[in-house]
Amino acid sequence: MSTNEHIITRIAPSPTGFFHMGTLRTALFCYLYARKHDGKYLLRIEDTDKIRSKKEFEDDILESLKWLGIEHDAFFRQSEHLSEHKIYLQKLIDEDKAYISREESKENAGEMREVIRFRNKSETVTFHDLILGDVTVDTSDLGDFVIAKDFDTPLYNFAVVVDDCNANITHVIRGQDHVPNTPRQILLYKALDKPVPAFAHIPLILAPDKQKLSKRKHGESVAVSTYRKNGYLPEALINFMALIGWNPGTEQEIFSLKGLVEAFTLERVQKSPGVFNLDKLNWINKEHMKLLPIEEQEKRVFEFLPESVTNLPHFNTEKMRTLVPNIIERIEKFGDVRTMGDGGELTFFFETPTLVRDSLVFKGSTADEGKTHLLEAQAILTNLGESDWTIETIKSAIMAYADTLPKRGPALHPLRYALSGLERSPDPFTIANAIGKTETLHRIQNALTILA
RNA sequence: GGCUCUAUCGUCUAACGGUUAGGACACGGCCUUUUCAAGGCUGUAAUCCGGGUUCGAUUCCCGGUAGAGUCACCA
Repeated sequence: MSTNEHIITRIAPSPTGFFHMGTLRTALFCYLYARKHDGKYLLRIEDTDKIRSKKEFEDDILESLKWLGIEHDAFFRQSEHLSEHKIYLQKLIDEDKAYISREESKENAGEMREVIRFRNKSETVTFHDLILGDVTVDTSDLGDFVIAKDFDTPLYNFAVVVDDCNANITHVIRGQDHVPNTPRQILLYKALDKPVPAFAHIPLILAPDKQKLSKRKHGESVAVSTYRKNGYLPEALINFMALIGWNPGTEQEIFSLKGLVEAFTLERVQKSPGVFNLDKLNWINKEHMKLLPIEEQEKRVFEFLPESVTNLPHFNTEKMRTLVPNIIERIEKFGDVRTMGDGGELTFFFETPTLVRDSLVFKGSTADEGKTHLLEAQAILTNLGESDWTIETIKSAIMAYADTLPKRGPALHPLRYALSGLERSPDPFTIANAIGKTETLHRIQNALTILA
């Protein structure tokens, strides 16, 4: 069926820090392009920097990718290829394309050491980037760049080229911050007598300050784990990141990973960098939350439910479950439910609220009026049978009364406040239904006592 | 500073020479069974500047300007 089975892409993160949003974006684009063309997508951990590479960071990369659902077809560690690097290093030296240079160490001033430098013939390199078009660079100012500290310690530009050759990578898709590395690498491909892969440098994602996303300047907000902890959906994060620097050419904005694979083309990738916009991410996340089956919504809400809610006197799992659709409407990410205890939007469902007299009285109305309406509500609800205790019946019974009034507010506000104890809350019918008949009447009685 | 790249509403973007410059987020207004949320409708808001090319430029070319990336014995 496919004519592009030869396509192989890779993501090559280094385990020297937590999994970065930029890495997520690059991984995503590599994955989308490979899947779209029935090719392969590889994961290679770039751990040649023995000192800075840490196992915990590698674990974070693996876990994050798994959480996101970006699955690779093969996995390598660059350190596993050291013998290959050594062979090619020797080959280059044998052919006089590289040489051992004895010079003062840059790491430890004063110390003399040997490094391996590439013999740069200072030619002009032009490559056709699938996104940027033709890029021409004069490599003379690169000089004889260092490709290895010694035979056992190849440096990035060299190791990447050897590994990409060995893995038969056909398309190098990476961030535009790698554009300056490309001429260097092309020189190495040629020196090694290997085919040069296609390059596609995707636009960078900038922080709201329009600077490249960096841990130092932007802190936790660049770590994928932060979004996971805060209850964002992986599919939402992916959807959002795909839409920075790429568009489907239609007005569709909400995509599943599968949908992105179908819609993705490198032709519609932007050349210019895009700013990370949290508002938009929140909106996309909400759209994905609404798409989730109810059981999934429940599962996630419970996952983030704080003890300040579960420890409440009348807390009960079944009741909580019925509240989920309501909660989904009121949050933009699941982590938001963590702040719904402690007098927040969830507390009054499981605890009789403390009422303040002034708040009970509707503005423009009087205490006596409020009392009259509450008495009426009390009578109406008392007459409602337990089996009739649904949002719909409660609502129609109360509204039938409220509609006989010139304005509904004076009747509805005291009732809502009596039940919630909050200036802002869901409607009284939803609350009454959730807390049950007995508790509803109890709270109305509390309000009447205060007004007496 | 050198090199490379980029330039449409505040932000993400559509337009591949001819549009009242479209959509989304955010913001404002209105509506909807009190408030909040959700939902519906609606409004404000953009082609960086200057030259060309062309009957006609957001679109093509050149020059400015601005922004970004990068300049390791890190990746």
